[in-house]
Amino acid sequence: MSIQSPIPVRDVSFRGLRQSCSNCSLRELCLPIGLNQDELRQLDTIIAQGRPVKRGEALYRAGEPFRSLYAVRLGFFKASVISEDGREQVTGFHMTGELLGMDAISTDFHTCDAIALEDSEVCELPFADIETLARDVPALQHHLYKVMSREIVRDHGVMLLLGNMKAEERLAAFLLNLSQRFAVRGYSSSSFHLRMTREEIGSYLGLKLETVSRTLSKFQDQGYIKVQNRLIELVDVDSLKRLLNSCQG
Amino acid sequence: MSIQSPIPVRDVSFRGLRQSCSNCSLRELCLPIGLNQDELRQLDTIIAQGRPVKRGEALYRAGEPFRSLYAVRLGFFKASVISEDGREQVTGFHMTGELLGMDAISTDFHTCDAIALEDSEVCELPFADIETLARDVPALQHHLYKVMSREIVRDHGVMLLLGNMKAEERLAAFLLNLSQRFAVRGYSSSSFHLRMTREEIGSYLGLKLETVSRTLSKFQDQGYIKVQNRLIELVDVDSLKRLLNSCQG
DNA sequence: CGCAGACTTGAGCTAATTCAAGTATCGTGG
DNA sequence: CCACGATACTTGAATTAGCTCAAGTCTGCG
Repeated sequence: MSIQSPIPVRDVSFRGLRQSCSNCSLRELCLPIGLNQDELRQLDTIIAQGRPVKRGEALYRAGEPFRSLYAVRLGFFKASVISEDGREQVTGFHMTGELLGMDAISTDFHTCDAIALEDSEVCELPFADIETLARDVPALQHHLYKVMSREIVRDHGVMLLLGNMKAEERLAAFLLNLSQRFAVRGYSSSSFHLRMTREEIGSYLGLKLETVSRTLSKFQDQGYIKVQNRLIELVDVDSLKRLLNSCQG
Repeated sequence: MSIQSPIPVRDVSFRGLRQSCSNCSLRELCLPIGLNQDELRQLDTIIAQGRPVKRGEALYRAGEPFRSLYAVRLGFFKASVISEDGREQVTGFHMTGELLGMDAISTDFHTCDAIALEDSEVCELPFADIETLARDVPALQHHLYKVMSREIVRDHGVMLLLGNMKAEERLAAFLLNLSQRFAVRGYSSSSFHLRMTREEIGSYLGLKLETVSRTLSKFQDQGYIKVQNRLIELVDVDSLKRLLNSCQG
Protein backbone atom coordinates (compact mmCIF):
# COMPACT_ATOMS: atom_id res chain seq x y z
CA MET A 1 0.00 0.00 0.00
CA SER A 2 2.45 2.62 1.17
CA ILE A 3 4.74 4.15 -1.37
CA GLN A 4 7.75 4.55 0.88
CA SER A 5 8.63 0.91 1.19
CA PRO A 6 10.66 -0.13 4.25
CA ILE A 7 12.89 -2.29 2.08
CA PRO A 8 15.75 -0.30 0.57
CA VAL A 9 16.10 -2.51 -2.46
CA ARG A 10 12.48 -1.95 -3.39
CA ASP A 11 12.94 1.73 -2.78
CA VAL A 12 15.71 1.77 -5.33
CA SER A 13 13.50 -0.09 -7.74
CA PHE A 14 10.88 2.58 -7.26
CA ARG A 15 13.37 5.27 -8.04
CA GLY A 16 14.39 3.38 -11.12
CA LEU A 17 10.79 3.30 -12.27
CA ARG A 18 10.06 6.83 -11.32
CA GLN A 19 9.48 8.95 -14.35
CA SER A 20 7.79 12.26 -14.64
CA CYS A 21 4.44 12.82 -16.25
CA SER A 22 6.34 15.25 -18.45
CA ASN A 23 8.10 12.54 -20.37
CA CYS A 24 5.61 9.74 -19.86
CA SER A 25 4.66 8.04 -23.08
CA LEU A 26 1.06 7.89 -21.91
CA ARG A 27 0.79 11.64 -21.61
CA GLU A 28 -1.73 11.81 -24.40
CA LEU A 29 -3.95 9.10 -22.98
CA CYS A 30 -3.83 9.90 -19.33
CA LEU A 31 -4.51 12.73 -16.98
CA PRO A 32 -2.03 15.36 -18.16
CA ILE A 33 -3.68 15.95 -21.51
CA GLY A 34 -3.54 19.60 -22.46
CA LEU A 35 -1.19 20.71 -19.70
CA ASN A 36 1.87 22.82 -20.43
CA GLN A 37 5.37 22.10 -19.20
CA ASP A 38 5.07 24.06 -16.01
CA GLU A 39 1.74 22.49 -15.13
CA LEU A 40 3.13 19.05 -15.82
CA ARG A 41 5.96 19.75 -13.39
CA GLN A 42 3.47 20.63 -10.70
CA LEU A 43 1.58 17.43 -11.39
CA ASP A 44 4.83 15.50 -11.07
CA THR A 45 5.35 16.70 -7.53
CA ILE A 46 2.04 15.13 -6.51
CA ILE A 47 1.91 11.86 -8.34
CA ALA A 48 3.61 8.73 -7.06
CA GLN A 49 4.61 6.66 -10.01
CA GLY A 50 5.52 3.09 -10.61
CA ARG A 51 3.67 1.17 -7.96
CA PRO A 52 3.56 -2.46 -9.01
CA VAL A 53 0.48 -4.62 -8.62
CA LYS A 54 0.97 -8.31 -9.15
CA ARG A 55 -1.44 -10.38 -11.16
CA GLY A 56 -4.41 -11.36 -9.02
CA GLU A 57 -3.74 -8.64 -6.46
CA ALA A 58 -6.25 -5.97 -5.60
CA LEU A 59 -5.28 -2.38 -6.21
CA TYR A 60 -8.12 -1.56 -3.86
CA ARG A 61 -11.28 -3.20 -2.66
CA ALA A 62 -14.82 -2.04 -2.07
CA GLY A 63 -15.16 -0.56 1.38
CA GLU A 64 -11.61 0.70 1.67
CA PRO A 65 -11.27 4.40 2.37
CA PHE A 66 -10.59 6.51 -0.66
CA ARG A 67 -7.41 8.50 -0.94
CA SER A 68 -6.26 8.31 -4.51
CA LEU A 69 -7.18 7.76 -8.07
CA TYR A 70 -4.91 5.44 -10.00
CA ALA A 71 -3.69 5.64 -13.55
CA VAL A 72 -2.79 2.37 -15.20
CA ARG A 73 0.74 2.78 -16.42
CA LEU A 74 1.18 -0.79 -17.51
CA GLY A 75 -0.98 -3.87 -17.40
CA PHE A 76 -4.62 -4.69 -17.20
CA PHE A 77 -7.29 -4.43 -14.52
CA LYS A 78 -10.85 -5.46 -13.98
CA ALA A 79 -13.20 -3.43 -11.82
CA SER A 80 -16.19 -5.14 -10.31
CA VAL A 81 -18.97 -4.62 -7.82
CA ILE A 82 -20.32 -7.37 -5.62
CA SER A 83 -24.02 -7.40 -4.78
CA GLU A 84 -25.23 -8.03 -1.25
CA ASP A 85 -25.91 -11.65 -2.08
CA GLY A 86 -22.49 -12.18 -3.57
CA ARG A 87 -23.03 -11.82 -7.29
CA GLU A 88 -20.15 -10.22 -9.12
CA GLN A 89 -20.66 -7.72 -11.88
CA VAL A 90 -17.55 -6.69 -13.76
CA THR A 91 -18.08 -3.02 -14.49
CA GLY A 92 -15.08 -2.53 -16.69
CA PHE A 93 -11.71 -3.61 -17.94
CA HIS A 94 -9.02 -0.98 -17.72
CA MET A 95 -5.79 -0.71 -19.59
CA THR A 96 -2.80 1.55 -20.01
CA GLY A 97 -3.55 5.22 -19.53
CA GLU A 98 -6.98 4.75 -17.99
CA LEU A 99 -8.02 6.12 -14.63
CA LEU A 100 -9.40 3.95 -11.85
CA GLY A 101 -11.30 4.77 -8.71
CA MET A 102 -13.53 7.65 -9.70
CA ASP A 103 -16.55 5.93 -8.20
CA ALA A 104 -15.02 6.40 -4.78
CA ILE A 105 -15.16 10.19 -4.78
CA SER A 106 -18.86 10.20 -4.02
CA THR A 107 -18.65 8.45 -0.67
CA ASP A 108 -14.94 8.61 0.18
CA PHE A 109 -14.94 4.84 0.09
CA HIS A 110 -14.21 2.59 -2.81
CA THR A 111 -17.32 0.92 -4.18
CA CYS A 112 -15.57 -1.54 -6.51
CA ASP A 113 -12.75 -3.98 -6.37
CA ALA A 114 -9.94 -3.31 -8.80
CA ILE A 115 -7.96 -6.45 -9.54
CA ALA A 116 -4.88 -6.74 -11.71
CA LEU A 117 -5.35 -9.34 -14.44
CA GLU A 118 -1.66 -9.32 -15.23
CA ASP A 119 1.40 -7.93 -13.51
CA SER A 120 0.75 -4.23 -13.66
CA GLU A 121 1.95 -0.87 -12.57
CA VAL A 122 0.00 2.20 -11.58
CA CYS A 123 0.57 5.83 -10.76
CA GLU A 124 -1.09 7.00 -7.60
CA LEU A 125 -2.90 10.33 -7.72
CA PRO A 126 -3.77 11.54 -4.23
CA PHE A 127 -7.13 13.06 -4.91
CA ALA A 128 -7.02 15.85 -2.36
CA ASP A 129 -3.77 17.11 -3.84
CA ILE A 130 -5.05 16.77 -7.38
CA GLU A 131 -8.11 18.77 -6.44
CA THR A 132 -6.04 21.50 -4.86
CA LEU A 133 -3.78 21.70 -7.87
CA ALA A 134 -6.82 21.71 -10.14
CA ARG A 135 -7.85 25.05 -8.63
CA ASP A 136 -4.72 26.64 -10.00
CA VAL A 137 -4.66 24.67 -13.21
CA PRO A 138 -8.01 25.04 -14.96
CA ALA A 139 -6.97 22.63 -17.70
CA LEU A 140 -6.48 19.94 -15.08
CA GLN A 141 -9.78 20.71 -13.40
CA HIS A 142 -11.56 20.53 -16.71
CA HIS A 143 -9.78 17.39 -17.78
CA LEU A 144 -10.83 15.61 -14.63
CA TYR A 145 -14.45 16.52 -15.25
CA LYS A 146 -14.01 15.26 -18.77
CA VAL A 147 -12.55 11.95 -17.72
CA MET A 148 -15.37 11.36 -15.29
CA SER A 149 -17.90 12.33 -17.90
CA ARG A 150 -16.32 9.90 -20.33
CA GLU A 151 -16.74 7.18 -17.76
CA ILE A 152 -20.44 8.02 -17.52
CA VAL A 153 -20.79 7.86 -21.29
CA ARG A 154 -19.00 4.53 -21.35
CA ASP A 155 -21.33 3.20 -18.68
CA HIS A 156 -24.33 4.28 -20.73
CA GLY A 157 -22.91 2.30 -23.63
CA VAL A 158 -22.66 -0.76 -21.42
CA MET A 159 -26.27 -0.26 -20.32
CA LEU A 160 -27.31 -0.18 -23.95
CA LEU A 161 -25.40 -3.37 -24.53
CA LEU A 162 -26.83 -5.11 -21.49
CA GLY A 163 -30.34 -3.85 -22.01
CA ASN A 164 -30.78 -4.29 -25.73
CA MET A 165 -28.27 -6.60 -27.32
CA LYS A 166 -28.17 -10.29 -27.94
CA ALA A 167 -25.24 -12.49 -26.99
CA GLU A 168 -23.61 -12.29 -30.41
CA GLU A 169 -23.90 -8.54 -30.55
CA ARG A 170 -22.48 -8.18 -27.06
CA LEU A 171 -19.46 -10.28 -27.88
CA ALA A 172 -18.91 -8.50 -31.18
CA ALA A 173 -19.12 -5.13 -29.44
CA PHE A 174 -16.72 -6.34 -26.79
CA LEU A 175 -14.12 -7.61 -29.23
CA LEU A 176 -14.33 -4.52 -31.40
CA ASN A 177 -14.00 -2.30 -28.38
CA LEU A 178 -10.91 -4.11 -27.15
CA SER A 179 -9.46 -4.06 -30.65
CA GLN A 180 -9.94 -0.35 -30.94
CA ARG A 181 -8.41 0.35 -27.56
CA PHE A 182 -5.38 -1.75 -28.35
CA ALA A 183 -5.01 0.12 -31.62
CA VAL A 184 -4.99 3.48 -29.86
CA ARG A 185 -2.16 2.20 -27.71
CA GLY A 186 -0.11 1.10 -30.65
CA TYR A 187 -0.77 -2.62 -30.32
CA SER A 188 -2.23 -4.81 -33.01
CA SER A 189 -5.93 -4.26 -33.42
CA SER A 190 -6.44 -7.56 -35.19
CA SER A 191 -4.64 -9.92 -32.88
CA PHE A 192 -4.54 -9.71 -29.13
CA HIS A 193 -4.44 -11.63 -25.92
CA LEU A 194 -7.45 -11.65 -23.63
CA ARG A 195 -6.34 -11.00 -20.10
CA MET A 196 -9.59 -12.16 -18.54
CA THR A 197 -11.37 -15.48 -18.18
CA ARG A 198 -14.53 -16.38 -20.07
CA GLU A 199 -16.35 -15.98 -16.79
CA GLU A 200 -15.12 -12.41 -16.39
CA ILE A 201 -16.10 -11.60 -19.95
CA GLY A 202 -19.48 -13.12 -19.22
CA SER A 203 -19.90 -11.12 -16.07
CA TYR A 204 -19.13 -7.92 -17.92
CA LEU A 205 -21.49 -8.77 -20.78
CA GLY A 206 -24.30 -10.21 -18.68
CA LEU A 207 -23.80 -13.71 -20.05
CA LYS A 208 -22.77 -17.05 -18.60
CA LEU A 209 -19.31 -18.32 -19.35
CA GLU A 210 -20.70 -21.15 -21.45
CA THR A 211 -22.50 -18.68 -23.66
CA VAL A 212 -19.31 -16.68 -24.12
CA SER A 213 -17.45 -19.82 -25.05
CA ARG A 214 -20.15 -21.00 -27.44
CA THR A 215 -20.43 -17.64 -29.12
CA LEU A 216 -16.69 -17.36 -29.62
CA SER A 217 -16.73 -20.82 -31.18
CA LYS A 218 -19.59 -19.77 -33.42
CA PHE A 219 -17.69 -16.68 -34.56
CA GLN A 220 -14.76 -18.92 -35.34
CA ASP A 221 -16.92 -21.35 -37.30
CA GLN A 222 -18.28 -18.45 -39.30
CA GLY A 223 -14.78 -17.26 -40.03
CA TYR A 224 -15.12 -13.97 -38.18
CA ILE A 225 -12.32 -14.66 -35.73
CA LYS A 226 -9.75 -17.21 -34.74
CA VAL A 227 -9.66 -18.30 -31.12
CA GLN A 228 -6.80 -20.11 -29.49
CA ASN A 229 -7.34 -20.05 -25.76
CA ARG A 230 -7.02 -16.39 -24.92
CA LEU A 231 -5.43 -15.37 -28.15
CA ILE A 232 -7.95 -13.71 -30.43
CA GLU A 233 -7.45 -12.87 -34.05
CA LEU A 234 -10.04 -10.75 -35.79
CA VAL A 235 -10.31 -12.11 -39.30
CA ASP A 236 -13.44 -10.40 -40.59
CA VAL A 237 -13.93 -7.15 -38.76
CA ASP A 238 -16.60 -5.95 -41.16
CA SER A 239 -18.84 -8.89 -40.40
CA LEU A 240 -18.46 -8.24 -36.71
CA LYS A 241 -19.42 -4.62 -37.24
CA ARG A 242 -22.36 -5.64 -39.37
CA LEU A 243 -23.50 -7.90 -36.58
CA LEU A 244 -23.60 -4.88 -34.32
CA ASN A 245 -25.62 -2.60 -36.53
CA SER A 246 -28.01 -4.87 -38.34
CA CYS A 247 -29.57 -7.11 -35.73
CA GLN A 248 -32.94 -5.69 -34.91
CA GLY A 249 -32.60 -6.56 -31.23
CA MET B 1 -33.82 28.42 -24.70
CA SER B 2 -32.83 31.92 -23.70
CA ILE B 3 -33.71 33.08 -20.26
CA GLN B 4 -34.35 36.69 -21.13
CA SER B 5 -37.56 36.11 -23.01
CA PRO B 6 -38.64 38.76 -25.49
CA ILE B 7 -42.19 38.59 -24.19
CA PRO B 8 -42.64 40.81 -21.13
CA VAL B 9 -45.38 38.71 -19.62
CA ARG B 10 -43.21 35.64 -19.69
CA ASP B 11 -40.40 37.67 -18.31
CA VAL B 12 -42.53 38.56 -15.36
CA SER B 13 -43.47 34.95 -14.95
CA PHE B 14 -39.80 34.08 -14.88
CA ARG B 15 -39.18 36.69 -12.26
CA GLY B 16 -42.02 35.26 -10.32
CA LEU B 17 -40.41 31.87 -10.44
CA ARG B 18 -36.95 33.18 -9.93
CA GLN B 19 -35.67 32.22 -6.57
CA SER B 20 -32.15 32.10 -5.37
CA CYS B 21 -30.27 28.94 -4.59
CA SER B 22 -29.90 30.45 -1.14
CA ASN B 23 -33.50 29.92 -0.25
CA CYS B 24 -34.27 27.02 -2.57
CA SER B 25 -35.93 24.16 -0.80
CA LEU B 26 -33.80 21.76 -2.81
CA ARG B 27 -30.59 23.18 -1.44
CA GLU B 28 -29.81 19.98 0.39
CA LEU B 29 -30.42 17.76 -2.62
CA CYS B 30 -28.90 19.80 -5.36
CA LEU B 31 -25.67 21.44 -6.30
CA PRO B 32 -25.19 23.95 -3.49
CA ILE B 33 -24.68 21.37 -0.77
CA GLY B 34 -22.06 22.53 1.69
CA LEU B 35 -21.74 26.08 0.43
CA ASN B 36 -21.90 29.03 2.76
CA GLN B 37 -24.09 32.10 2.28
CA ASP B 38 -21.54 34.07 0.35
CA GLU B 39 -20.77 31.17 -1.94
CA LEU B 40 -24.46 30.59 -2.53
CA ARG B 41 -24.82 34.22 -3.59
CA GLN B 42 -22.08 33.78 -6.15
CA LEU B 43 -23.78 30.67 -7.45
CA ASP B 44 -27.01 32.63 -7.76
CA THR B 45 -25.44 35.10 -10.14
CA ILE B 46 -24.63 32.29 -12.54
CA ILE B 47 -27.65 30.06 -12.46
CA ALA B 48 -30.74 30.73 -14.54
CA GLN B 49 -33.71 29.42 -12.66
CA GLY B 50 -37.20 28.45 -13.54
CA ARG B 51 -37.05 27.36 -17.12
CA PRO B 52 -40.18 25.35 -17.85
CA VAL B 53 -40.14 22.18 -19.93
CA LYS B 54 -43.52 20.86 -20.99
CA ARG B 55 -44.36 17.21 -20.79
CA GLY B 56 -43.00 15.38 -23.80
CA GLU B 57 -40.54 18.13 -24.63
CA ALA B 58 -36.81 17.58 -24.82
CA LEU B 59 -34.61 19.53 -22.47
CA TYR B 60 -31.81 18.62 -24.84
CA ARG B 61 -31.12 15.96 -27.40
CA ALA B 62 -28.11 13.85 -28.28
CA GLY B 63 -25.86 15.70 -30.68
CA GLU B 64 -26.71 19.19 -29.47
CA PRO B 65 -23.76 21.27 -28.33
CA PHE B 66 -23.22 21.31 -24.61
CA ARG B 67 -23.41 24.54 -22.71
CA SER B 68 -25.10 23.80 -19.41
CA LEU B 69 -25.92 21.26 -16.84
CA TYR B 70 -29.51 21.28 -15.64
CA ALA B 71 -30.90 20.77 -12.19
CA VAL B 72 -34.43 19.45 -11.99
CA ARG B 73 -36.34 21.90 -9.88
CA LEU B 74 -39.70 20.32 -10.39
CA GLY B 75 -40.98 17.41 -12.39
CA PHE B 76 -39.60 14.25 -13.86
CA PHE B 77 -37.27 13.40 -16.74
CA LYS B 78 -36.04 10.38 -18.55
CA ALA B 79 -32.58 10.26 -20.10
CA SER B 80 -31.95 7.86 -22.92
CA VAL B 81 -29.40 6.94 -25.53
CA ILE B 82 -30.30 5.73 -28.98
CA SER B 83 -28.12 3.15 -30.67
CA GLU B 84 -27.06 3.48 -34.28
CA ASP B 85 -29.79 1.13 -35.35
CA GLY B 86 -32.48 2.98 -33.44
CA ARG B 87 -32.86 1.06 -30.21
CA GLU B 88 -33.57 3.19 -27.19
CA GLN B 89 -31.98 2.55 -23.85
CA VAL B 90 -33.33 4.61 -20.99
CA THR B 91 -30.29 5.34 -18.86
CA GLY B 92 -32.08 6.97 -15.99
CA PHE B 93 -35.09 8.68 -14.54
CA HIS B 94 -34.39 11.98 -12.88
CA MET B 95 -36.39 13.87 -10.33
CA THR B 96 -36.29 16.97 -8.22
CA GLY B 97 -32.83 18.06 -7.19
CA GLU B 98 -30.97 15.81 -9.59
CA LEU B 99 -28.45 17.01 -12.14
CA LEU B 100 -28.75 16.27 -15.84
CA GLY B 101 -26.25 16.47 -18.66
CA MET B 102 -22.98 15.40 -17.09
CA ASP B 103 -22.35 12.95 -19.89
CA ALA B 104 -21.93 15.88 -22.26
CA ILE B 105 -18.81 17.28 -20.60
CA SER B 106 -16.61 14.66 -22.19
CA THR B 107 -17.27 15.63 -25.80
CA ASP B 108 -18.94 19.03 -25.52
CA PHE B 109 -21.98 17.47 -27.12
CA HIS B 110 -24.92 15.87 -25.43
CA THR B 111 -24.93 12.10 -25.77
CA CYS B 112 -28.43 11.49 -24.42
CA ASP B 113 -31.88 12.83 -24.92
CA ALA B 114 -33.49 14.28 -21.82
CA ILE B 115 -37.27 14.26 -22.08
CA ALA B 116 -39.72 15.66 -19.56
CA LEU B 117 -42.24 13.03 -18.49
CA GLU B 118 -44.43 15.65 -16.86
CA ASP B 119 -44.53 19.41 -16.94
CA SER B 120 -41.25 20.32 -15.35
CA GLU B 121 -38.94 23.10 -14.49
CA VAL B 122 -35.17 23.22 -14.49
CA CYS B 123 -32.38 25.50 -13.41
CA GLU B 124 -29.73 26.05 -16.04
CA LEU B 125 -26.12 25.87 -14.91
CA PRO B 126 -23.78 27.21 -17.59
CA PHE B 127 -20.92 24.83 -17.19
CA ALA B 128 -18.09 27.15 -18.11
CA ASP B 129 -19.23 29.61 -15.45
CA ILE B 130 -19.69 26.88 -12.90
CA GLU B 131 -16.20 25.65 -13.59
CA THR B 132 -14.74 29.11 -13.19
CA LEU B 133 -16.57 29.66 -9.94
CA ALA B 134 -15.48 26.23 -8.77
CA ARG B 135 -11.88 27.41 -8.84
CA ASP B 136 -12.65 29.96 -6.16
CA VAL B 137 -15.08 27.77 -4.27
CA PRO B 138 -13.40 24.48 -3.46
CA ALA B 139 -16.58 23.12 -1.92
CA LEU B 140 -18.34 23.58 -5.24
CA GLN B 141 -15.51 22.00 -7.17
CA HIS B 142 -15.52 19.04 -4.85
CA HIS B 143 -19.27 18.72 -4.88
CA LEU B 144 -19.33 18.57 -8.66
CA TYR B 145 -16.78 15.76 -8.63
CA LYS B 146 -18.92 14.05 -6.06
CA VAL B 147 -22.11 14.35 -8.04
CA MET B 148 -20.43 12.93 -11.11
CA SER B 149 -18.94 10.14 -9.07
CA ARG B 150 -22.36 9.36 -7.66
CA GLU B 151 -23.66 9.04 -11.19
CA ILE B 152 -20.92 6.54 -11.96
CA VAL B 153 -21.82 4.52 -8.87
CA ARG B 154 -25.47 4.59 -9.85
CA ASP B 155 -24.60 3.37 -13.33
CA HIS B 156 -22.63 0.49 -11.84
CA GLY B 157 -25.73 -0.44 -9.88
CA VAL B 158 -27.75 -0.51 -13.06
CA MET B 159 -25.13 -2.70 -14.70
CA LEU B 160 -25.41 -5.11 -11.81
CA LEU B 161 -29.14 -5.12 -12.25
CA LEU B 162 -28.99 -5.62 -16.01
CA GLY B 163 -26.22 -8.16 -15.88
CA ASN B 164 -27.28 -10.34 -12.98
CA MET B 165 -30.89 -9.97 -12.01
CA LYS B 166 -34.10 -11.65 -13.08
CA ALA B 167 -37.17 -9.73 -14.13
CA GLU B 168 -38.76 -9.87 -10.68
CA GLU B 169 -35.64 -8.66 -8.97
CA ARG B 170 -35.22 -5.84 -11.44
CA LEU B 171 -38.74 -4.63 -10.90
CA ALA B 172 -38.46 -4.92 -7.16
CA ALA B 173 -35.21 -2.97 -7.21
CA PHE B 174 -36.80 -0.37 -9.42
CA LEU B 175 -39.85 0.13 -7.23
CA LEU B 176 -37.82 0.25 -4.03
CA ASN B 177 -35.43 2.74 -5.56
CA LEU B 178 -38.26 5.03 -6.64
CA SER B 179 -39.89 4.68 -3.25
CA GLN B 180 -36.73 5.65 -1.46
CA ARG B 181 -36.13 8.65 -3.68
CA PHE B 182 -39.67 9.89 -3.17
CA ALA B 183 -39.21 9.49 0.55
CA VAL B 184 -36.08 11.64 0.55
CA ARG B 185 -38.09 14.35 -1.17
CA GLY B 186 -40.84 14.26 1.40
CA TYR B 187 -43.37 12.35 -0.70
CA SER B 188 -45.00 9.13 0.27
CA SER B 189 -42.68 6.21 -0.07
CA SER B 190 -45.49 3.69 -0.13
CA SER B 191 -47.76 5.19 -2.70
CA PHE B 192 -46.69 7.02 -5.81
CA HIS B 193 -47.47 7.74 -9.38
CA LEU B 194 -45.27 6.34 -12.13
CA ARG B 195 -44.47 9.06 -14.61
CA MET B 196 -43.23 6.68 -17.28
CA THR B 197 -44.82 4.07 -19.50
CA ARG B 198 -44.33 0.35 -19.09
CA GLU B 199 -42.20 0.49 -22.17
CA GLU B 200 -39.89 3.08 -20.64
CA ILE B 201 -39.61 1.05 -17.47
CA GLY B 202 -38.81 -1.94 -19.63
CA SER B 203 -36.18 -0.07 -21.55
CA TYR B 204 -34.51 1.00 -18.35
CA LEU B 205 -34.62 -2.50 -16.87
CA GLY B 206 -33.73 -4.39 -20.01
CA LEU B 207 -37.17 -6.00 -20.27
CA LYS B 208 -40.02 -5.88 -22.73
CA LEU B 209 -43.09 -3.95 -21.76
CA GLU B 210 -45.16 -7.15 -21.58
CA THR B 211 -42.76 -8.56 -19.04
CA VAL B 212 -43.00 -5.41 -16.96
CA SER B 213 -46.76 -5.58 -17.08
CA ARG B 214 -46.87 -9.27 -16.21
CA THR B 215 -44.43 -8.89 -13.35
CA LEU B 216 -46.37 -6.00 -11.86
CA SER B 217 -49.53 -8.11 -12.06
CA LYS B 218 -47.70 -10.97 -10.39
CA PHE B 219 -46.54 -8.71 -7.56
CA GLN B 220 -50.11 -7.61 -7.14
CA ASP B 221 -51.40 -11.19 -7.07
CA GLN B 222 -48.86 -12.00 -4.41
CA GLY B 223 -49.96 -9.04 -2.37
CA TYR B 224 -46.68 -7.18 -2.59
CA ILE B 225 -48.10 -4.14 -4.29
CA LYS B 226 -51.30 -2.66 -5.64
CA VAL B 227 -51.30 -1.39 -9.19
CA GLN B 228 -53.88 0.89 -10.69
CA ASN B 229 -52.61 2.14 -13.99
CA ARG B 230 -49.64 4.22 -13.03
CA LEU B 231 -50.50 4.46 -9.38
CA ILE B 232 -48.38 2.12 -7.33
CA GLU B 233 -48.91 1.23 -3.71
CA LEU B 234 -46.24 -0.75 -1.94
CA VAL B 235 -48.07 -3.07 0.42
CA ASP B 236 -45.34 -5.45 1.49
CA VAL B 237 -42.00 -3.74 1.22
CA ASP B 238 -40.21 -6.46 3.15
CA SER B 239 -41.16 -9.09 0.62
CA LEU B 240 -39.90 -6.90 -2.17
CA LYS B 241 -36.63 -6.45 -0.35
CA ARG B 242 -36.39 -10.16 0.30
CA LEU B 243 -36.88 -10.75 -3.41
CA LEU B 244 -33.83 -8.63 -4.03
CA ASN B 245 -31.48 -10.31 -1.62
CA SER B 246 -32.47 -13.93 -1.68
CA CYS B 247 -32.74 -14.90 -5.32
CA GLN B 248 -29.55 -16.61 -6.24
CA GLY B 249 -29.52 -15.07 -9.69
C1' DC C 1 4.22 -35.14 -13.84
C1' DG C 2 0.05 -34.27 -11.80
C1' DC C 3 -3.50 -31.34 -10.38
C1' DA C 4 -6.52 -27.39 -10.32
C1' DG C 5 -8.53 -24.11 -12.83
C1' DA C 6 -10.12 -22.82 -17.37
C1' DC C 7 -12.50 -24.01 -21.33
C1' DT C 8 -15.60 -26.55 -24.63
C1' DT C 9 -19.54 -28.92 -26.02
C1' DG C 10 -23.98 -31.35 -25.63
C1' DA C 11 -28.78 -31.93 -23.92
C1' DG C 12 -32.66 -30.41 -21.72
C1' DC C 13 -34.98 -26.69 -19.42
C1' DT C 14 -36.90 -22.18 -18.43
C1' DA C 15 -37.39 -17.29 -18.24
C1' DA C 16 -38.45 -13.97 -21.11
C1' DT C 17 -39.65 -12.72 -25.72
C1' DT C 18 -42.70 -12.48 -29.69
C1' DC C 19 -47.04 -12.43 -31.60
C1' DA C 20 -51.75 -11.61 -31.06
C1' DA C 21 -56.07 -10.10 -29.40
C1' DG C 22 -58.60 -7.50 -26.54
C1' DT C 23 -59.46 -3.74 -22.91
C1' DA C 24 -58.74 0.58 -20.64
C1' DT C 25 -57.49 5.34 -20.52
C1' DC C 26 -56.58 9.87 -21.95
C1' DG C 27 -56.64 13.89 -24.63
C1' DT C 28 -58.94 16.28 -28.38
C1' DG C 29 -62.24 18.28 -31.03
C1' DG C 30 -67.06 18.55 -31.96
C1' DC D 1 -69.55 17.36 -21.87
C1' DC D 2 -69.33 13.47 -24.76
C1' DA D 3 -67.53 10.63 -28.41
C1' DC D 4 -63.80 8.91 -30.68
C1' DG D 5 -59.26 7.79 -31.99
C1' DA D 6 -54.73 6.97 -30.38
C1' DT D 7 -51.93 5.30 -27.05
C1' DA D 8 -51.11 2.54 -23.13
C1' DC D 9 -51.81 -1.60 -20.91
C1' DT D 10 -53.08 -6.57 -19.95
C1' DT D 11 -53.22 -11.31 -20.79
C1' DG D 12 -52.66 -15.66 -23.31
C1' DA D 13 -50.11 -18.97 -26.31
C1' DA D 14 -46.22 -20.33 -28.75
C1' DT D 15 -41.35 -19.74 -29.45
C1' DT D 16 -36.56 -19.19 -28.42
C1' DA D 17 -32.22 -17.45 -26.56
C1' DG D 18 -29.62 -18.29 -23.10
C1' DC D 19 -29.15 -20.89 -18.77
C1' DT D 20 -28.25 -25.06 -16.06
C1' DC D 21 -26.32 -29.30 -15.55
C1' DA D 22 -23.02 -32.52 -16.89
C1' DA D 23 -19.12 -34.61 -18.84
C1' DG D 24 -14.94 -34.32 -20.78
C1' DT D 25 -10.57 -31.87 -22.53
C1' DC D 26 -6.94 -28.71 -22.28
C1' DT D 27 -3.33 -25.96 -20.14
C1' DG D 28 -0.21 -24.04 -17.31
C1' DC D 29 1.92 -24.01 -13.01
C1' DG D 30 4.13 -25.93 -8.99
